[in-house]
Amino acid sequence: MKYPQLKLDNQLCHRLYMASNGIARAYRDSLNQLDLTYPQYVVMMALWEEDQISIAELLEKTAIDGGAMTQILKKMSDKALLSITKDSQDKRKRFVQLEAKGKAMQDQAADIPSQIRCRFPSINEQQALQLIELLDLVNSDLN
Amino acid sequence: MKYPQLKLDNQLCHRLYMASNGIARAYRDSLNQLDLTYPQYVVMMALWEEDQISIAELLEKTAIDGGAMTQILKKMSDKALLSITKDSQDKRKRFVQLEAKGKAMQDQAADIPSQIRCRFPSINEQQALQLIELLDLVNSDLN
DNA sequence: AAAATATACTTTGCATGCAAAATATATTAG
DNA sequence: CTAATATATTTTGCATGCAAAGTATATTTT
Repeated sequence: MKYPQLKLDNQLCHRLYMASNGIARAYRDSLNQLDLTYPQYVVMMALWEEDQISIAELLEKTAIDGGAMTQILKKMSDKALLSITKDSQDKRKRFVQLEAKGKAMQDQAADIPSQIRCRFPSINEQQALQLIELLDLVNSDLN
Repeated sequence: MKYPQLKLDNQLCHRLYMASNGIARAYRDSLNQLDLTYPQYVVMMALWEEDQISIAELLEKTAIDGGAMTQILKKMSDKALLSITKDSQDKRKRFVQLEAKGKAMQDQAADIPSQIRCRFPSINEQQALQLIELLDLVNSDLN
């Protein structure tokens, strides 16, 4: 190997890639029970925090791709989790609001975080917080 | 918000999601110049480290999905970066080897890691190493 | 040795992530 | 006020990630 900086083992990005995919995979069983994909779950969390927000705000909070968001919201709307209405002021804008089924789902989801937490026994609370801090630094440099 | 554990701001997974997507996006400009996608770059790094390995070994090293790998290798083979040969012993196995163009590309890629590094001024070396350590712990719990 | 099972991959179908183009509507410039 | 430009969202085309089914070849069981 000519260049040590090209070793896979030295790549932060590859570890992030594995961790991100792996954690999303870890959520799968729990989310299947709610008939949600991971990005759909993120949308639900955003709306449980603040309902009745514009698509632009939802994109900002979730960091989901705009093109994907259109499809995701369509599917969630088909499942009666939420609905989308046009803003009467600015006709370009659309607002997203939870429907009864979507609001009710919050109680079902409340256990998910602790279920996932159990899958990572190698990390203690302090390390989890430290990881969050460091990832916030990484994310602050993005965009 | 009924359940604080469902706040987006408390989700490690969401930060990983943003960081992983964001870093892959940060590689895009550099990789476009080599006509490589991010997973293709990962395959190249794996092969620069160890050429002439089986697809199973490549899957193990890269953590790329098997179904996706078939397509990725096909495209890379079409670009003459590598070639795939059947094992004469075990006819189920296939070996992947770099072609001249793929080997030569290593020199072009040698600068990429430092280019990317510059995009993350908020992280110092110590923090980068700490992040790697913590992600290794996360990954050790996966699968 | 034939049948059952395991391995190494490939294929298929669905759900994003992403860039770029397209739409529709607002806002600003001249 | 009309043209140019900006904003909000959707559409399109391509490249995965993933689960599940399918193939081909080996290995193990009986």
